[in-house]
Amino acid sequence: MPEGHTVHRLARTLEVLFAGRRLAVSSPQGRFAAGAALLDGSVLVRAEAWGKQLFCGFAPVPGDGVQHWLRVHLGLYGAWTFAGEGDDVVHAIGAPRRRIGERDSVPEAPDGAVPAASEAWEPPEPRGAVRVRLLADHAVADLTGPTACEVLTDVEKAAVEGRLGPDPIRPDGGHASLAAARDAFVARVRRSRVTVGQQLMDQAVVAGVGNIYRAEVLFRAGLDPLRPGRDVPAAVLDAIWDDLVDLMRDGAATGRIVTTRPADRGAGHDVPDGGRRRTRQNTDDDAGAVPADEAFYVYHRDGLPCRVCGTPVLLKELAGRNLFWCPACQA
DNA sequence: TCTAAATGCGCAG
DNA sequence: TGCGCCTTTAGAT
Repeated sequence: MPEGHTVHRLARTLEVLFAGRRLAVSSPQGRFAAGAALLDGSVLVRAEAWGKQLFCGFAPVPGDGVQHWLRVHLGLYGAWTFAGEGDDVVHAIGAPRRRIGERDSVPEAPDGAVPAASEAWEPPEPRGAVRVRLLADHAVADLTGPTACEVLTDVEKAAVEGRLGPDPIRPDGGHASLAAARDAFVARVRRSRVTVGQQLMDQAVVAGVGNIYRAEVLFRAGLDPLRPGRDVPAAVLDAIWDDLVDLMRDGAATGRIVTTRPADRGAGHDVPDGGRRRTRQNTDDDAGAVPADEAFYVYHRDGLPCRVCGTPVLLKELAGRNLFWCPACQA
Protein backbone atom coordinates (compact mmCIF):
# COMPACT_ATOMS: atom_id res chain seq x y z
CA MET A 1 0.00 0.00 0.00
CA PRO A 2 2.84 2.37 0.47
CA GLU A 3 3.97 4.73 -2.25
CA GLY A 4 7.37 6.38 -2.42
CA HIS A 5 6.73 8.98 0.27
CA THR A 6 6.26 6.18 2.81
CA VAL A 7 9.55 4.56 1.89
CA HIS A 8 11.47 7.82 2.24
CA ARG A 9 9.93 8.28 5.66
CA LEU A 10 10.98 4.78 6.59
CA ALA A 11 14.55 5.39 5.51
CA ARG A 12 14.68 8.48 7.70
CA THR A 13 13.15 6.67 10.68
CA LEU A 14 15.57 3.77 10.36
CA GLU A 15 18.51 6.15 10.21
CA VAL A 16 17.38 8.13 13.22
CA LEU A 17 16.83 4.99 15.24
CA PHE A 18 19.70 2.82 14.15
CA ALA A 19 22.46 4.61 12.22
CA GLY A 20 25.81 3.90 13.81
CA ARG A 21 24.43 1.08 15.93
CA ARG A 22 25.30 -2.56 15.95
CA LEU A 23 22.12 -4.53 15.39
CA ALA A 24 20.85 -7.99 16.13
CA VAL A 25 19.21 -9.05 12.90
CA SER A 26 16.88 -12.03 12.90
CA SER A 27 13.98 -13.54 11.01
CA PRO A 28 11.40 -14.67 13.57
CA GLN A 29 9.27 -16.01 10.75
CA GLY A 30 12.23 -17.88 9.31
CA ARG A 31 11.87 -17.00 5.66
CA PHE A 32 14.85 -14.65 5.79
CA ALA A 33 17.04 -16.71 8.09
CA ALA A 34 20.03 -16.89 5.75
CA GLY A 35 20.02 -13.17 4.96
CA ALA A 36 19.57 -12.26 8.60
CA ALA A 37 22.57 -14.41 9.53
CA LEU A 38 24.64 -12.46 7.02
CA LEU A 39 23.73 -9.12 8.61
CA ASP A 40 23.47 -10.10 12.26
CA GLY A 41 25.85 -8.21 14.51
CA SER A 42 26.92 -5.59 11.95
CA VAL A 43 26.42 -1.85 12.13
CA LEU A 44 23.74 -0.03 10.18
CA VAL A 45 25.59 2.76 8.38
CA ARG A 46 22.70 4.41 6.56
CA ALA A 47 19.26 3.90 5.06
CA GLU A 48 18.07 5.42 1.82
CA ALA A 49 15.12 5.26 -0.53
CA TRP A 50 14.76 5.45 -4.27
CA GLY A 51 11.14 5.36 -5.25
CA LYS A 52 9.61 2.40 -3.48
CA GLN A 53 12.95 0.69 -2.92
CA LEU A 54 14.47 0.83 0.55
CA PHE A 55 18.18 0.18 1.05
CA CYS A 56 19.84 -0.29 4.41
CA GLY A 57 23.64 -0.28 4.33
CA PHE A 58 25.47 -2.46 6.85
CA ALA A 59 29.18 -2.49 7.72
CA PRO A 60 31.02 -4.93 9.96
CA VAL A 61 32.58 -2.03 11.90
CA PRO A 62 31.31 1.50 12.68
CA GLY A 63 32.51 4.07 10.21
CA ASP A 64 33.58 1.55 7.65
CA GLY A 65 32.14 1.41 4.15
CA VAL A 66 29.01 -0.53 3.40
CA GLN A 67 29.56 -4.23 3.00
CA HIS A 68 25.97 -5.42 2.56
CA TRP A 69 22.76 -3.74 1.48
CA LEU A 70 19.43 -4.93 2.73
CA ARG A 71 16.92 -4.24 -0.04
CA VAL A 72 13.27 -4.15 0.97
CA HIS A 73 10.22 -3.56 -1.20
CA LEU A 74 6.95 -3.41 0.71
CA GLY A 75 4.72 -4.32 -2.22
CA LEU A 76 1.00 -3.97 -1.65
CA TYR A 77 0.84 -4.63 2.07
CA GLY A 78 4.27 -4.77 3.58
CA ALA A 79 4.83 -2.73 6.73
CA TRP A 80 7.40 -1.89 9.37
CA THR A 81 6.43 -1.46 12.97
CA PHE A 82 8.66 0.19 15.53
CA ALA A 83 8.83 0.08 19.29
CA GLY A 84 11.30 1.34 21.78
CA GLU A 85 12.11 3.49 24.79
CA GLY A 86 9.73 6.40 24.85
CA ASP A 87 6.39 6.61 23.14
CA ASP A 88 7.71 8.67 20.26
CA VAL A 89 9.41 5.59 18.90
CA VAL A 90 6.24 3.53 18.78
CA HIS A 91 4.53 3.66 15.44
CA ALA A 92 3.95 1.82 12.22
CA ILE A 93 4.83 2.78 8.68
CA GLY A 94 3.53 1.04 5.61
CA ALA A 95 0.17 -0.59 5.41
CA PRO A 96 -1.86 0.95 8.23
CA ARG A 97 -1.54 -1.35 11.22
CA ARG A 98 -2.19 -1.43 14.90
CA ARG A 99 0.82 -0.09 16.69
CA ILE A 100 3.13 -2.78 17.84
CA GLY A 101 3.60 -1.32 21.29
CA GLU A 102 -0.02 -0.85 22.17
CA ARG A 103 -0.59 -4.21 23.77
CA ASP A 104 2.82 -4.36 25.26
CA SER A 105 2.91 -1.31 27.46
CA VAL A 106 4.43 -1.87 30.86
CA PRO A 107 1.65 -2.35 33.44
CA GLU A 108 1.36 0.12 36.29
CA ALA A 109 3.39 -0.97 39.22
CA PRO A 110 1.02 -1.86 42.10
CA ASP A 111 0.77 0.56 45.04
CA GLY A 112 2.97 3.08 43.33
CA ALA A 113 5.95 0.83 43.83
CA VAL A 114 9.11 2.16 42.25
CA PRO A 115 10.13 0.08 39.25
CA ALA A 116 13.23 -1.97 39.71
CA ALA A 117 16.30 0.16 39.18
CA SER A 118 17.77 -2.29 36.73
CA GLU A 119 14.64 -2.27 34.59
CA ALA A 120 15.80 -2.00 31.02
CA TRP A 121 13.69 -1.64 27.93
CA GLU A 122 12.58 -4.98 26.56
CA PRO A 123 11.41 -5.45 23.00
CA PRO A 124 7.86 -6.76 22.52
CA GLU A 125 7.33 -10.23 21.15
CA PRO A 126 7.14 -10.29 17.34
CA ARG A 127 3.53 -9.93 16.26
CA GLY A 128 2.40 -11.88 13.20
CA ALA A 129 4.73 -13.07 10.48
CA VAL A 130 7.83 -10.99 11.04
CA ARG A 131 10.27 -11.48 8.17
CA VAL A 132 13.03 -9.32 9.64
CA ARG A 133 13.65 -7.92 13.08
CA LEU A 134 16.26 -5.21 13.57
CA LEU A 135 17.06 -4.91 17.24
CA ALA A 136 19.20 -2.41 19.13
CA ASP A 137 19.45 -1.78 22.86
CA HIS A 138 16.81 0.92 22.77
CA ALA A 139 14.50 0.09 19.87
CA VAL A 140 13.23 -2.55 17.51
CA ALA A 141 11.89 -2.56 13.95
CA ASP A 142 9.82 -5.44 12.59
CA LEU A 143 9.09 -6.01 8.91
CA THR A 144 6.07 -7.98 7.73
CA GLY A 145 4.73 -8.87 4.31
CA PRO A 146 7.39 -7.43 1.99
CA THR A 147 7.35 -8.43 -1.64
CA ALA A 148 11.14 -8.28 -1.69
CA CYS A 149 13.70 -8.67 1.07
CA GLU A 150 17.25 -9.61 0.17
CA VAL A 151 20.91 -8.86 0.77
CA LEU A 152 22.77 -7.17 -2.09
CA THR A 153 26.28 -6.06 -2.96
CA ASP A 154 27.06 -2.52 -4.11
CA VAL A 155 27.02 -3.69 -7.71
CA GLU A 156 23.66 -5.38 -7.33
CA LYS A 157 22.20 -2.33 -5.66
CA ALA A 158 23.42 -0.15 -8.52
CA ALA A 159 21.76 -2.51 -10.97
CA VAL A 160 18.42 -2.12 -9.19
CA GLU A 161 18.77 1.66 -9.20
CA GLY A 162 19.71 1.63 -12.85
CA ARG A 163 16.25 0.32 -13.71
CA LEU A 164 14.50 3.14 -11.89
CA GLY A 165 13.34 6.46 -13.28
CA PRO A 166 13.85 9.78 -11.49
CA ASP A 167 12.46 10.09 -7.97
CA PRO A 168 10.63 13.37 -7.24
CA ILE A 169 11.42 13.09 -3.53
CA ARG A 170 15.20 12.80 -3.82
CA PRO A 171 16.82 16.22 -3.64
CA ASP A 172 18.25 15.91 -7.14
CA GLY A 173 15.61 13.48 -8.34
CA GLY A 174 18.39 10.90 -8.58
CA HIS A 175 19.93 12.79 -11.53
CA ALA A 176 22.54 15.51 -11.92
CA SER A 177 19.92 18.03 -10.88
CA LEU A 178 16.21 18.25 -10.28
CA ALA A 179 15.84 20.02 -13.63
CA ALA A 180 17.66 17.19 -15.38
CA ALA A 181 15.41 14.69 -13.63
CA ARG A 182 12.33 16.51 -14.87
CA ASP A 183 13.67 16.59 -18.42
CA ALA A 184 14.33 12.86 -18.29
CA PHE A 185 10.77 12.21 -17.10
CA VAL A 186 9.20 14.39 -19.79
CA ALA A 187 11.28 12.95 -22.60
CA ARG A 188 10.58 9.42 -21.48
CA VAL A 189 6.80 9.86 -21.38
CA ARG A 190 6.74 11.58 -24.76
CA ARG A 191 8.72 8.93 -26.56
CA SER A 192 5.94 6.32 -26.17
CA ARG A 193 2.33 6.06 -27.17
CA VAL A 194 1.51 4.09 -24.02
CA THR A 195 -1.11 6.02 -22.04
CA VAL A 196 0.07 8.55 -19.46
CA GLY A 197 -1.99 6.71 -16.89
CA GLN A 198 0.05 3.56 -17.42
CA GLN A 199 3.36 5.33 -17.71
CA LEU A 200 2.95 7.08 -14.37
CA MET A 201 2.77 3.64 -12.73
CA ASP A 202 5.94 2.50 -14.50
CA GLN A 203 8.85 2.81 -12.04
CA ALA A 204 11.27 3.20 -14.94
CA VAL A 205 9.43 6.37 -15.98
CA VAL A 206 9.11 7.92 -12.54
CA ALA A 207 10.00 6.18 -9.29
CA GLY A 208 7.73 6.22 -6.27
CA VAL A 209 4.39 7.05 -7.86
CA GLY A 210 1.62 4.58 -6.99
CA ASN A 211 -2.07 4.31 -7.67
CA ILE A 212 -3.08 7.26 -5.50
CA TYR A 213 -0.52 9.78 -6.73
CA ARG A 214 -1.17 8.61 -10.29
CA ALA A 215 -4.89 9.29 -10.10
CA GLU A 216 -4.58 12.52 -8.16
CA VAL A 217 -1.83 14.17 -10.16
CA LEU A 218 -3.68 13.49 -13.41
CA PHE A 219 -6.80 15.06 -11.97
CA ARG A 220 -4.89 18.13 -10.80
CA ALA A 221 -3.42 18.48 -14.28
CA GLY A 222 -6.83 18.08 -15.90
CA LEU A 223 -5.38 15.34 -18.06
CA ASP A 224 -7.17 12.31 -19.49
CA PRO A 225 -5.33 9.22 -18.15
CA LEU A 226 -5.92 7.40 -21.43
CA ARG A 227 -4.08 10.00 -23.54
CA PRO A 228 -1.01 8.54 -25.26
CA GLY A 229 2.20 9.86 -23.71
CA ARG A 230 3.54 11.24 -26.96
CA ASP A 231 0.42 13.39 -27.37
CA VAL A 232 0.81 15.15 -24.03
CA PRO A 233 2.35 18.62 -24.37
CA ALA A 234 5.75 18.95 -22.72
CA ALA A 235 4.51 21.88 -20.67
CA VAL A 236 1.78 19.71 -19.15
CA LEU A 237 4.33 17.05 -18.23
CA ASP A 238 6.62 19.70 -16.76
CA ALA A 239 3.75 20.78 -14.55
CA ILE A 240 2.95 17.20 -13.57
CA TRP A 241 6.55 16.61 -12.50
CA ASP A 242 6.60 19.81 -10.46
CA ASP A 243 3.31 18.84 -8.87
CA LEU A 244 4.68 15.40 -7.97
CA VAL A 245 7.69 17.04 -6.34
CA ASP A 246 5.39 19.17 -4.19
CA LEU A 247 2.84 16.48 -3.36
CA MET A 248 5.24 13.64 -2.68
CA ARG A 249 7.66 15.71 -0.59
CA ASP A 250 4.71 16.90 1.44
CA GLY A 251 3.62 13.27 1.82
CA ALA A 252 7.09 12.29 2.99
CA ALA A 253 7.06 15.12 5.53
CA THR A 254 3.58 14.51 6.93
CA GLY A 255 3.13 10.78 6.46
CA ARG A 256 -0.14 11.11 4.56
CA ILE A 257 -1.22 11.83 1.02
CA VAL A 258 -3.34 14.94 0.70
CA THR A 259 -4.00 16.28 -2.77
CA THR A 260 -7.16 18.35 -2.38
CA ARG A 261 -6.87 22.12 -2.25
CA PRO A 262 -8.58 23.59 0.84
CA ALA A 263 -11.32 25.22 -1.24
CA ASP A 264 -12.34 21.83 -2.63
CA ARG A 265 -12.77 20.13 0.74
CA GLY A 266 -15.68 19.90 3.12
CA ALA A 267 -19.38 20.54 2.82
CA GLY A 268 -21.15 18.94 -0.07
CA HIS A 269 -18.20 16.79 -1.01
CA ASP A 270 -18.24 14.26 1.81
CA VAL A 271 -19.05 10.62 1.36
CA PRO A 272 -22.86 10.30 1.41
CA ASP A 273 -24.70 8.51 4.22
CA GLY A 274 -23.90 4.84 4.12
CA GLY A 275 -20.67 5.43 2.25
CA ARG A 276 -17.72 3.74 3.84
CA ARG A 277 -14.27 5.11 4.15
CA ARG A 278 -12.11 3.00 1.91
CA THR A 279 -8.70 4.52 2.32
CA ARG A 280 -6.75 4.55 5.54
CA GLN A 281 -3.50 6.26 6.29
CA ASN A 282 -1.26 5.79 9.30
CA THR A 283 -1.81 9.36 10.42
CA ASP A 284 -5.62 9.32 10.22
CA ASP A 285 -5.86 9.76 13.99
CA ASP A 286 -3.54 12.73 14.16
CA ALA A 287 -5.10 15.96 15.38
CA GLY A 288 -5.31 18.53 12.64
CA ALA A 289 -4.91 16.01 9.83
CA VAL A 290 -7.12 16.53 6.78
CA PRO A 291 -9.93 13.96 7.21
CA ALA A 292 -9.44 10.85 5.11
CA ASP A 293 -12.72 11.50 3.32
CA GLU A 294 -11.48 14.86 2.09
CA ALA A 295 -7.92 14.06 1.12
CA PHE A 296 -8.45 12.99 -2.50
CA TYR A 297 -10.16 14.24 -5.64
CA VAL A 298 -10.82 10.92 -7.36
CA TYR A 299 -9.03 8.00 -5.70
CA HIS A 300 -11.63 5.57 -4.29
CA ARG A 301 -14.39 8.04 -5.17
CA ASP A 302 -15.94 6.17 -8.08
CA GLY A 303 -19.64 6.94 -8.34
CA LEU A 304 -19.34 10.02 -6.12
CA PRO A 305 -19.69 13.51 -7.59
CA CYS A 306 -16.48 15.20 -8.67
CA ARG A 307 -15.47 17.76 -6.05
CA VAL A 308 -15.07 20.38 -8.74
CA CYS A 309 -17.80 19.80 -11.32
CA GLY A 310 -20.17 17.24 -9.79
CA THR A 311 -19.84 14.69 -12.59
CA PRO A 312 -19.68 11.13 -11.19
CA VAL A 313 -16.11 9.87 -10.86
CA LEU A 314 -15.37 6.87 -13.07
CA LEU A 315 -13.50 3.64 -12.34
CA LYS A 316 -11.85 1.43 -14.90
CA GLU A 317 -9.35 -1.36 -14.63
CA LEU A 318 -6.20 -0.51 -16.51
CA ALA A 319 -3.26 -2.90 -16.61
CA GLY A 320 -4.63 -4.73 -13.59
CA ARG A 321 -5.00 -1.66 -11.39
CA ASN A 322 -8.01 0.52 -10.61
CA LEU A 323 -7.94 3.85 -12.37
CA PHE A 324 -10.13 6.70 -11.08
CA TRP A 325 -10.84 9.89 -12.97
CA CYS A 326 -13.40 12.59 -13.73
CA PRO A 327 -14.45 12.34 -17.37
CA ALA A 328 -15.43 16.01 -17.46
CA CYS A 329 -12.46 17.67 -15.74
CA GLN A 330 -10.01 15.32 -17.42
CA ALA A 331 -11.15 15.44 -21.01
C1' DT B 1 -15.16 -18.46 10.28
C1' DC B 2 -14.71 -16.99 5.68
C1' DT B 3 -13.69 -13.81 1.91
C1' DA B 4 -12.40 -9.80 -0.57
C1' DA B 5 -9.51 -6.04 -1.00
C1' DA B 6 -5.26 -3.29 -0.65
C1' DT B 7 -1.16 2.64 -1.96
C1' DG B 8 2.91 -3.69 -6.25
C1' DC B 9 5.37 -6.18 -9.30
C1' DG B 10 7.54 -10.10 -11.84
C1' DC B 11 6.70 -13.74 -14.81
C1' DA B 12 4.60 -16.71 -18.43
C1' DG B 13 2.24 -16.99 -22.66
C1' DT C 1 -3.26 -10.03 -20.38
C1' DG C 2 -3.65 -12.78 -16.59
C1' DC C 3 -1.70 -15.19 -12.50
C1' DG C 4 0.78 -15.83 -8.38
C1' DC C 5 2.91 -14.17 -4.33
C1' DC C 6 3.46 -11.78 0.22
C1' DT C 7 0.07 -10.51 4.79
C1' DT C 8 -3.46 -8.26 7.49
C1' DT C 9 -7.95 -6.39 8.33
C1' DA C 10 -12.74 -5.04 7.57
C1' DG C 11 -16.94 -6.68 6.55
C1' DA C 12 -19.99 -10.41 5.43
C1' DT C 13 -21.80 -15.00 6.71
